Amino acid sequence: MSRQGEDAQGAVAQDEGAPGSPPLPPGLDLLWGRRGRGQRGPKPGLSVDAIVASAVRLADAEGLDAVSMARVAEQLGFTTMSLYRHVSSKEELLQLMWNDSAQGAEDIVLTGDDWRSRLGTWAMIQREMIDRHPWITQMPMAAPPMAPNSLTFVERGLEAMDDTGLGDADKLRVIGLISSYTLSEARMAHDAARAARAAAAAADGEAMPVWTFEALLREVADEQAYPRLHRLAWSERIGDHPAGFDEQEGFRFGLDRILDGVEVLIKTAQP
Amino acid sequence: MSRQGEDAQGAVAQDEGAPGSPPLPPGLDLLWGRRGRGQRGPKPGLSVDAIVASAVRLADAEGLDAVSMARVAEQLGFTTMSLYRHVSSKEELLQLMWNDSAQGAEDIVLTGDDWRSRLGTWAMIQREMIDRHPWITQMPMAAPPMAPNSLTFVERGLEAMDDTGLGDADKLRVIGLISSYTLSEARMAHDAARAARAAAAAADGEAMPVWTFEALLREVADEQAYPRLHRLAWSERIGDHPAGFDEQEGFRFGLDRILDGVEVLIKTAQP
DNA sequence: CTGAACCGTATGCGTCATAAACAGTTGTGG
DNA sequence: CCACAACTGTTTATGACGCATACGGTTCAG
Repeated sequence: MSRQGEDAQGAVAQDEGAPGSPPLPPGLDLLWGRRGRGQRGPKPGLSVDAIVASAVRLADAEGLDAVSMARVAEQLGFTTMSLYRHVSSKEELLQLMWNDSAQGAEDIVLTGDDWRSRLGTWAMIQREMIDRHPWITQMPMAAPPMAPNSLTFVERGLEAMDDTGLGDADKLRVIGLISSYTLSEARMAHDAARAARAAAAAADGEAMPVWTFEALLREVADEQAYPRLHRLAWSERIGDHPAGFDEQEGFRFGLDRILDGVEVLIKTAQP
Repeated sequence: MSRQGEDAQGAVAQDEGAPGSPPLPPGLDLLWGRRGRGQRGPKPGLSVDAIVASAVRLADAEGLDAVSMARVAEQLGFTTMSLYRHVSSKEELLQLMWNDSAQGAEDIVLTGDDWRSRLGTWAMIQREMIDRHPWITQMPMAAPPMAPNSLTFVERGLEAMDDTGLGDADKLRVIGLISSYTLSEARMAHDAARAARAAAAAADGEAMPVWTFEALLREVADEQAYPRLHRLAWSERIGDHPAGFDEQEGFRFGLDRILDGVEVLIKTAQP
């Protein structure tokens, strides 16, 4: 009873790149325009772009966990399985979202006379991009981002160091270092914010105090066992927090330390 | 119909800390020994320690995703719901796992005459701890780690900078910077390893090439659009990789840059 | 010795990703 | 021109997950 021209069960047209070039990982082939589109059949009422846009909207509003195939489809007025005609898996959808979030990385221009100010604003731009789409920090990053937009952004970062005399390899490592730090700081900040939001939502009526880092530390950091932390927890306040706890300032501090370190590298490399 | 002495539906005895101290976030009360245990009833055949140990074993072997209440219980020979008598939610279990993974942080001793070598080995120890339990990098970290073991480890980090003349706040920021970087690098490394393992498993028979970063870059980085990346992708090889791609070396490089930056801070602060 | 407090179990709900088979629509080759 | 292949979205089903709820058995305090 089985038909002979059975559906290609995975759906989604296969790639058709130059012979000899093996298929790219999921999502990337599409991103780099290497996936064909047939002619026959009805006009699609659904498109990859629409799906990605819908998913991003969901993630922006409710976090990455809210992005399920079911909810994305529902938001578009289609059934869950219809998405699989355009996207081969959820993983691929996530890849596409990631690339989409880096939109705008193409047109950035780094002004500034010295590499340090250029690289500094490069990092701040990266941080702002993440802050605009905090769910990025929840993404499982199988590989370094390889989407066109991301690559452009990295290229800009390398460009910022053109006049440093550093080797290519070192430049790439510096980019990696800064990105690593930026992503990590953003992740912590947004995880904390998410947790605070969740706690506030859970303790709707009343009860359940919201714990800040400092408050917890004061509660728990015994003077005997943790003398230094104890001192920190009970130190003078600057503004709202004891010194050393503010996030904004914390990020900038770390970034400046890293740039100092890069400066040392540059100076020793080229005396 | 309804009993009056209904079960406390959440199970798990409530805390009984000093009056005036509100209940700690899930998991922490248990960690800091602030949760009571009743007397009546049968001797428990199950314990929090056993549950955590089982969960950690699972995570070590198959990653954090393999840790489900069902599988943990199964491994112990109990039913899924039995776990909830000892642990209030999966989130709490994860907290307990996190603390457990930091076991051994208590006894580390940082030898070395200068702050730099001490702080360096502190960072390397942290990295090794993560490498021993790679699932740590997959954990949703609501707040900075507040478990006893983690606090001890932070205290050791602060201690390493005792003779730097830095202010307490700056010391804490340095600790944050290094931890942030270490965690992020470890995360990328293990995500990549996981992905590679998954890809290898999926492409069991044959087909499906495994893409390395460099290979992908060569495939995709056009010379016109990405001249610097193109040059990097096709640069000389050092050992297995083109320069700048090795993970081990990459981590150490970044760490050294950061320590350079800290050194600058110390020197300018105390002339 | 009785009942409250405690232990582990059984059952079920809602949600998730996705496999498989199918029905409707359209361009194209004979 | 028209049958069929290629393409569209839909239906239905599967096995996992976290956890709420209700329950029967155990043990110790009064």
